Amino acid sequence: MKRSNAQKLKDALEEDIINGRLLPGDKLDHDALAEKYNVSRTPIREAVQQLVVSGLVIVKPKKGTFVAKVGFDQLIEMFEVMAELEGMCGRLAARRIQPSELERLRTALERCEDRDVMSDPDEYYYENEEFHSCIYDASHNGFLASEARQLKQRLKPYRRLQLQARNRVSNSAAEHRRIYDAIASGNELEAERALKEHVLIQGTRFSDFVSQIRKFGHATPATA
Amino acid sequence: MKRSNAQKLKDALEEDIINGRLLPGDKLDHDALAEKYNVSRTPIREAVQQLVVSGLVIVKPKKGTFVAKVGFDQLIEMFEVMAELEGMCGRLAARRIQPSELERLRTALERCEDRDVMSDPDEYYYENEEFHSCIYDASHNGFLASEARQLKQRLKPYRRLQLQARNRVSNSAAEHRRIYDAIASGNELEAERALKEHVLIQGTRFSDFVSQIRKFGHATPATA
DNA sequence: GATAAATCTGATGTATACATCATTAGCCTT
DNA sequence: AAGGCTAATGATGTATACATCAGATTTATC
Repeated sequence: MKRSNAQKLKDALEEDIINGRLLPGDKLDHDALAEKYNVSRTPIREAVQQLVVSGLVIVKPKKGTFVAKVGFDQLIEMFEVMAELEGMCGRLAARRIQPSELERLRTALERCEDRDVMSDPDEYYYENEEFHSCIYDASHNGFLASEARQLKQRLKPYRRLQLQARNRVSNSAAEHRRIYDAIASGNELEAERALKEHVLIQGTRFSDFVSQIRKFGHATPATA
Repeated sequence: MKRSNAQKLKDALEEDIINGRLLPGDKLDHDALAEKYNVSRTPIREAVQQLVVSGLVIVKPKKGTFVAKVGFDQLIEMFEVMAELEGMCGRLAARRIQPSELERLRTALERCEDRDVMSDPDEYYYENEEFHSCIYDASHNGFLASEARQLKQRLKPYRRLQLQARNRVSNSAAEHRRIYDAIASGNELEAERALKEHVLIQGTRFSDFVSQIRKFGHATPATA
């Protein structure tokens, strides 16, 4: 299919933000972008507006548009909601998952537990996504899945930097195992609880991380 | 503050959709709107794009843009998520509500139970909103509150038509009482449960209603 | 009468020019 | 030097013209 410049632009900027090439607080100058991508302000404008809606950028009227710098408190709030959505996915998945889906989930689980994968944060990050994505789909609530993915997207710029916490990967993998068992055995409440906690721990880790930064004052966010 | 035409347009269209002046499936012709509101296609375009993101309208490429006709299944999915979000608000509210907020909630509750209010669906609809809005705020999670409001907005075109179900108003008011008691007494789980159910019942009523329509084939949706 | 090519039309995306408004920077007055 | 007025700048919103593309329609041909 044919994608407009505005769409490509939006994706490109989104990528840049998520991958840390654009940092929270950075300015998005329309004219500069127009020149960089050789397009007029129109598609830039549209792309930016979409990003505003998605929450990744904000505009300060008459000041310019900037990569959203989500406040610490709001970040916690967002993790709280993310945990609830993931928990819900888990609960529904435990009830509704199909054999083929369970198979896919098990594969994802095993990849997460692979020694080679666990030793490479980027690799693990990817397999982790797959694991959670399986659960979204297995909830058999497409709307929920899309909301969860959207919120996760919005949190990405902040999540990447806490996978490096000490032991986080091996703990995460262990939690996956418990989540898988609960879903496989149809234990709705346990699946919900385990997933909720799994996400909330991320939030906690994250807030630890932020405290560290504030205390020692370096380690630019989102810089791998 | 100064609002752009595009913003006003967006609000106007949103209103029209929510209040049933524009029905699901109706076409939004850019040129027609441009003429009607005496603006160029540019602000129309922007307004429409925002509505697309919010899910109220969809564009069929090269066919035109239309008021979203949410499928029955997706509607159920949306109610499921709405119930979860409301339940979460209730749970958090039961834990975090402040005296002044509880006061406001009690006032809202009493309004909902007022005989005059209960006899007027529009009136009740309004007070019902206030009641739920109190709970959103009392969750002390601004992000959650805004997500809940947004989803509620998206469901509005479909909710209004099920308040007319037999006894729905008095049942709803009774449920409010139980919700209030749970929150007031700090019973998190009961608050969550009661609110979830309260919303899910709406979904059920709604699906009953749709079945009716399908069987007897009239009663245009969103026609008060 | 059916099918395929040509054309028409409407929808969409983009460029560009312009208008407006707020903030900033600079200048003037006191 | 402080206050405040004014011009300059930059951000934003809008109008308009144009380009393109896909679906719909017509026409031509068999």
